[in-house]
Amino acid sequence: MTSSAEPRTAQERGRAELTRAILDTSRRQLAQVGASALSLRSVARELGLASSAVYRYYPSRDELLTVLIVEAYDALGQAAEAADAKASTTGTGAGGRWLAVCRAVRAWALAHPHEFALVYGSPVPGYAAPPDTVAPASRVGLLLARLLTQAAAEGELRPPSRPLPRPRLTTPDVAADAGGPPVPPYEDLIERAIVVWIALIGTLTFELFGHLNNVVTDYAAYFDAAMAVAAEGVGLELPLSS
Amino acid sequence: MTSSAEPRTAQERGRAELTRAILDTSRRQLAQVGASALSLRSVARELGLASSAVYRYYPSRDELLTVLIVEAYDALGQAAEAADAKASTTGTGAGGRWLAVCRAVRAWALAHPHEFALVYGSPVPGYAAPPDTVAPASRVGLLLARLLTQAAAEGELRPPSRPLPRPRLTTPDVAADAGGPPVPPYEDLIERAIVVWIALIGTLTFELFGHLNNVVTDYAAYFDAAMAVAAEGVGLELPLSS
DNA sequence: TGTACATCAGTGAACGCGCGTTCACTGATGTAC
DNA sequence: TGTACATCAGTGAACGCGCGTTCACTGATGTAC
Repeated sequence: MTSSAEPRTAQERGRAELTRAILDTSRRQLAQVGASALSLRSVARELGLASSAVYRYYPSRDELLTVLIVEAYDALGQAAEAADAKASTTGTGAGGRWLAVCRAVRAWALAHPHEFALVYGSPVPGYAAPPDTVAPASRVGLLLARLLTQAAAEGELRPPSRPLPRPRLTTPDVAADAGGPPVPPYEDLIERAIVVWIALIGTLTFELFGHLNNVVTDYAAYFDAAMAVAAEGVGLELPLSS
Repeated sequence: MTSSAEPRTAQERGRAELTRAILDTSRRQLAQVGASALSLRSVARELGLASSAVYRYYPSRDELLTVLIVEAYDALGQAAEAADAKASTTGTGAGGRWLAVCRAVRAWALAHPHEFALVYGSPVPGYAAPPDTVAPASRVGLLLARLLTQAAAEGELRPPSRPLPRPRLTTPDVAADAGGPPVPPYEDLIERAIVVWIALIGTLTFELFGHLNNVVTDYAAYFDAAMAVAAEGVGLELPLSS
């Protein structure tokens, strides 16, 4: 009997429904006021419940936040994976898939700025991320890493002109999840992949948090350019129209 | 009579002192609890004042936050500029200066994580950054940009192998502040400089906010490596010991 | 140098608000015989 | 199929807390003559 079993009784069906409704309302409020202003009471209010009723479904505000974080990571990961799958079928090379993934991540971030901030912004004060969030958090990063190791294996990457001084700065887990340790001349591929991953998230953070105000004129075009520059670091050429 | 004039009376001296004391206490509390949990009342409490007394010095919590933000940007900028000045005297090239600046920014960020989060993390809910914060905010970025245009002029940069498809994605102000529009073959230098700037701040954001947990083993070494990879994008080689 | 007045710093009480969480409770729903 | 009991959902009041901001007030400090 897992929790994903079909609900048998009316009570169980009602419980499943309200569990979701609370989460949906929370997400909607999160999108409006941000994580630190999200309150159980106002969620309950919107649902016409007594505030204490929410505790039948989530044992605390932090647990609710955790579920929201996990779902945000998963939604973002799914958007990225869907874009990759679609790009794969159109026969673009690794560069095309890469660009498609980056753009999908950007689209999701622009559509869900507060959820993006929830996972990639400042940690919520007093909240400690539990282990459940680790796996969903690495979904996008791993997609990028797998894409790269695969591209390396198929000869789609230009080898780096100068290897990094000290490779193997990553944990064994990461290399394993990315598809095994990289082979020469790409020993430092994972380290470089992380730089590109940071460039992707960092560029969106800057855009969303306003650090590019009065700096960049065309956000979408700049994003593509930034991804192209970052991709050079892993020997990948993006198919940008010039 | 500007506000920076020497205080003439005992009252004026006391006012100047308490104005600073409130700010210092606020910064200390910020370092402990983070921006969104910073409260006027607890600052007043720590200083032994009635909470209403603070309003003689700062008209609202938001004004206090603004001053903290400006001071954080300035402290970070000053740390970066000092590191650059010191590196300049030791006769290192542009690569050495660059690395010194990046490391200084990291050191400051690690020493002041909450202040770093205040300026580069999620926007504080309900707070809108006033124009006063714009100039201090660009201090580090401009330092990097100036360093690069200068290096380009002195032939210390390897020209990019492939120019960006659409240069001039930045506002005229930025190019001007960076030392004039860049000359061939570095037309896209400013765009590339911003990517490196984002890589710098983004890498620190990832480290501070825990996104490199279970990913990277040696943060300091990884930081250097990441900066080296990013610097490749602007044709700059960092003097890393291998 | 001394006095009368204006300015200022700081107080303490109050307003009005919202929050997370607990607890004893009531009806309704489900289960075992 | 019917009854007795256990489980569950949801209520409403309460606890205890903290917050930003306002306001009338008191003494002390500074200023003009």
